[in-house]
Amino acid sequence: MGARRRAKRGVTIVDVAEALGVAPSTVSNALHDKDIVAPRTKARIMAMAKAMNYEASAAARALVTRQSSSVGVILPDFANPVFNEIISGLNSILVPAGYATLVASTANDGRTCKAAIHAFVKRDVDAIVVISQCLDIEETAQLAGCGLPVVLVHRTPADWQTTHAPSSTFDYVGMDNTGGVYALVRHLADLGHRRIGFITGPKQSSAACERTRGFRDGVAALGLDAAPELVADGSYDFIAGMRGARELLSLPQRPTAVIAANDLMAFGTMDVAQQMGLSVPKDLSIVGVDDVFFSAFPMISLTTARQPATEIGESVGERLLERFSDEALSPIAVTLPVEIIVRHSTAEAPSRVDPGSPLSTDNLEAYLASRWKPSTIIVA
Amino acid sequence: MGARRRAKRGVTIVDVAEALGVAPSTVSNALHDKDIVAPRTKARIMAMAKAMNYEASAAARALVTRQSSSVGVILPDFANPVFNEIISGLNSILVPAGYATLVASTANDGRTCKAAIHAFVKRDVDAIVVISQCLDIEETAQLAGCGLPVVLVHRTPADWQTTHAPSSTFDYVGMDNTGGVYALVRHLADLGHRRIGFITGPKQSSAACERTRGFRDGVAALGLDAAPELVADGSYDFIAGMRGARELLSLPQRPTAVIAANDLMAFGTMDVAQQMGLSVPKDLSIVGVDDVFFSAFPMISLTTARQPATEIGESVGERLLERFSDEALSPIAVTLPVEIIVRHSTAEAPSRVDPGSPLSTDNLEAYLASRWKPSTIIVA
DNA sequence: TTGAAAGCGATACCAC
DNA sequence: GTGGTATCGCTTTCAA
Repeated sequence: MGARRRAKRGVTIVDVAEALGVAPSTVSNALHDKDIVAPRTKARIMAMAKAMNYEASAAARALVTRQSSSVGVILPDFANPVFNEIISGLNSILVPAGYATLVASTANDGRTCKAAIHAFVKRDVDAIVVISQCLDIEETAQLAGCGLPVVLVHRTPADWQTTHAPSSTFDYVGMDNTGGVYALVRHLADLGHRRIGFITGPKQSSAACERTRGFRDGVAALGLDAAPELVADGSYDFIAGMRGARELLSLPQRPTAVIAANDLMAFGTMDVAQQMGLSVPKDLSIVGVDDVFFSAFPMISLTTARQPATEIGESVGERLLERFSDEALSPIAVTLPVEIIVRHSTAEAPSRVDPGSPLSTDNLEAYLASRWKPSTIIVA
Repeated sequence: MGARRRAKRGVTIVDVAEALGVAPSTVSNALHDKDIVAPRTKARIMAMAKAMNYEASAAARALVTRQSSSVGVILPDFANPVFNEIISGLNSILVPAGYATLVASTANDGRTCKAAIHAFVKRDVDAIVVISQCLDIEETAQLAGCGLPVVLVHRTPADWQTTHAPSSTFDYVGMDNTGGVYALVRHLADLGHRRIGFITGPKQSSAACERTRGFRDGVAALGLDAAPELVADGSYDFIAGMRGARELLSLPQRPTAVIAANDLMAFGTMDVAQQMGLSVPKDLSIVGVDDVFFSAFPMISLTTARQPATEIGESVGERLLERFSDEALSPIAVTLPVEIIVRHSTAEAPSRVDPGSPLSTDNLEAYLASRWKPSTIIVA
């Protein structure tokens, strides 16, 4: 039935103390390098501890200090590689400092998310990092109520605050979405594009809104065509990109460039362009935001604004370390700069705008879905 | 300096006991649903615990039971999305059972890997899952020495054993690499291909060797062209795919189909084919193994043998749960079946074999590297 | 069936 | 500086 008792027994602090004829408390102090211990004693203890291969028990320490030296990370889903990069950056800071990372996915579901927070709190994590679009009032309250340091990634506390909590002491780490897209607009304007389309991310995401704002700001500042039909609603996935692209490219006077709020939608746009017989970048320039792994592929070679994912993770890690050593810190917001990576999906605006061949399919949704389906699955 | 003491104080088991006027041990027993407790008492305790919002302290429990209800996962790197899928599957089993997952990356480095194992053991993880190509003798010994259940993913214990450890009690979970590639060969043979090229994975990986064997077995069994020059050495990355493809497609009599040992190399092959003016799948069929996210993209639409990553994770989780309830279990090896996903990168063999235009570049390496480089990086 | 008490291993406080 | 010892919250004998 129940799990068998583990036989393993390690060397305890008492063992070390007895071996040396000193008190456990002295050993503890020495191991923590407290100045109160005499240098000679400290040296003896250190040596003996090493010789006996002493390892402090994380559980015992956690019980008394109420700190587990671990932080919980909540992701919306495991599928998006960009979260890995963030965790990688986070770990690069936290692991050397003796912390471990617990990960959980919300699967974009409130209940799962709440359960994850719950599980983390129960395990006495020292902090919670949230990279999730789907926290609601309840989860926010739960998070605020547990009294732990919380860092929000890609979601501004302001957004959070106005949407949900009356006041929040959460830290924020994100990227310069507005500036990134603005720079993208300028890049295209420099290439002579005057009529640029934009496919937005989901409206509930503050980061997506910032990207849209960067577009509008750029268009206004550079005096480009600001026709409202040049902004299409999207939602960060490939299909949304296809849908948005189809809308924009079917316009009576189609844009000569399209900015998608993320790379995935830019890929969708590429696909539609190709189907309409538009060659990229000769007939149409396409750019995205994020710089996912595949954007660098020669066959894709997408111009994009790079999300500094690793740096975001590192920044979160550093901030956490700060908070651990000084709990009184007031919340901060870190906005990391982005780089524009110019590849081969952008070029000078065409002198003559070829409308392209209209998409033949009537039932777009079914058509889009069918483009994903393999024709056969053979069970080997 | 040091971390401030956390003020938080939760409801303890003693609190619940006092509120009811019973003994802590009875509460403990009731909460564990032990039959020894009278049904009425049990009900009262359960109710009160819920009412008081009681949460067991993981640390206290871990201290006495020597089990932390957590498992450590070691990945080679955080970049590969397939590992996420595995973790996702693992969590879907482990989290409902009350376990948490700790992740660490070896960054393909022995020292980091050792440190990760060490950190896990110190934290009393109940098991370690290793998804890593880079464990060496030392790490293996370390792993075997800590007396914890260990599950190897994508690396057979046999391989492990002959290469490193004299004996191993590790479980293994992987996929049917041989059968998958065999099925791929048959699929191509059914389409009329007789001369098929293969780009291998890294030779030190047992999984890669199995894939190569699947190819050779298929070619032999189906009586296809078994010329040795049809097998090119690769290493699982895009550049290796390009290199291998260039080698195979420059053959005096080029193959009409190429199987790459993974999808990334298949993408590299697509890229080279395109540059040589070969149209896929009309002139050349291309297949991979893994079915990464991008393989499903309409613009790629790669025929491939799907790696059952989620299922692998689930299988690992289930196995772990089994071992937790019965430590005496002898090690097992689970090989999960693969599916062949037929998309649009494969078609009937061409009746006439167009050699394609030879790649113009002399210095292939420099050329390959340059294909990746963005022309400009603009710091916004 | 329930209760009392002894740890688990480390920390922290207070004497000495 | 160092040594005793209570304590963290839970599980687990062993008695009643």
